[in-house]
Amino acid sequence: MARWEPDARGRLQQAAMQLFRERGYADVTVAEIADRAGLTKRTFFNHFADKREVFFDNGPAFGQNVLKYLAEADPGLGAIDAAMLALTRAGLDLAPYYEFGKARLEILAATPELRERDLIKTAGLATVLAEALERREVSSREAVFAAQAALSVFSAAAAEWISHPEADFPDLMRQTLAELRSAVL
Amino acid sequence: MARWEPDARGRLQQAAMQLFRERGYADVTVAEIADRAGLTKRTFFNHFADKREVFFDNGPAFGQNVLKYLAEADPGLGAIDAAMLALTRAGLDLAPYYEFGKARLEILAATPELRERDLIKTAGLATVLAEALERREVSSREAVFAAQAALSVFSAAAAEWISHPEADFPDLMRQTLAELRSAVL
DNA sequence: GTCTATAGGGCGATAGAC
DNA sequence: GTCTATCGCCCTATAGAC
Repeated sequence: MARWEPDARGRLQQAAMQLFRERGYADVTVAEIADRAGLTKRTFFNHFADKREVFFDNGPAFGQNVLKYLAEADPGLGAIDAAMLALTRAGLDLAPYYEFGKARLEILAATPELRERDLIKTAGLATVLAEALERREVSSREAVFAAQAALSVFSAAAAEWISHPEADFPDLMRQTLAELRSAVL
Repeated sequence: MARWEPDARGRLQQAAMQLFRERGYADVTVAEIADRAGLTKRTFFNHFADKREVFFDNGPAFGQNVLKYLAEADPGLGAIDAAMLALTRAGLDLAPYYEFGKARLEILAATPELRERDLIKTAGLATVLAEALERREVSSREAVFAAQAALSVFSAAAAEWISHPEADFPDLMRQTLAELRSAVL
């Protein structure tokens, strides 16, 4: 290398997403990703703990945004309402990345290996969300259930939003929460 | 004397659980598991698609039982009540395996790799449970939410039961559902 | 049952940034 | 000079192909 190109991490992420879309996750090797980014396999593993991580570490920091919006939410709001508010706002921030998000979901749906990783990332988000909710007046148990329920609602509403991009996302979130409530009563 | 000992699969499972308890999942190789079972690495992969599967394929068939009990449940019951009933009965069936279940949970908690696989197994159970609930009068959305909520309740109640084995599990399930309801209202 | 590709990582050398 | 990112070499284990 004559000179270091900047943003090795970003280049690896871009190369990886390109290749995954071209040939699917399983048929792409780490060496190929590194090659396309003008780097080596060894450097890839300096940036990402394993091959799956490169798929998740890009895009906007959804989890950060959720926590930020939650901290801003009216302290008088109950746990479920605060969680819904934070997830709704964080979801709206994703609108500019519609195409990217759709491609991401397609790869995810086709790759059990990545679905596993996605589930544990979501579970991690549920945990930190619950911990943040606990700093309100609620019990640990209530915080966990509120966080899980709100994330279930978000997941369903986001899927709906992707197939109906013209819909109002906050409306979808409200309607979906109503459906969850009626399902558990 | 038979040319090979019977129940190769069971021996592999037992050997694996022993080794995982002794040294942790990550430090155990497939070759070691096969060795202890008196078999070869090749035979291991003949029985299990990957190293993680040997951890999940043993013990009682919880998912089968859930579906069986659901099929037996009064058709007049709502989705959430039917799911709760089925999970409660399937949970009671686990009582004889208390020690085994506790050891399993300890390994699970210590091994992210296995937690990932556990999450996708649970998600799969949520899906088939929802499909079964749909055969009642409910919408697809309601079936999914009822299945997820019931599994959340089960997970919390089962954890409670493990730390208080003298408690009445059906009671724990009822109380925990009440907590979930109050958390989402 | 053997043979091979790939994931993942330890270690040390080196090249560039400061 | 120091500090850090990249790289080259080599190894093990998983997993699948032949």
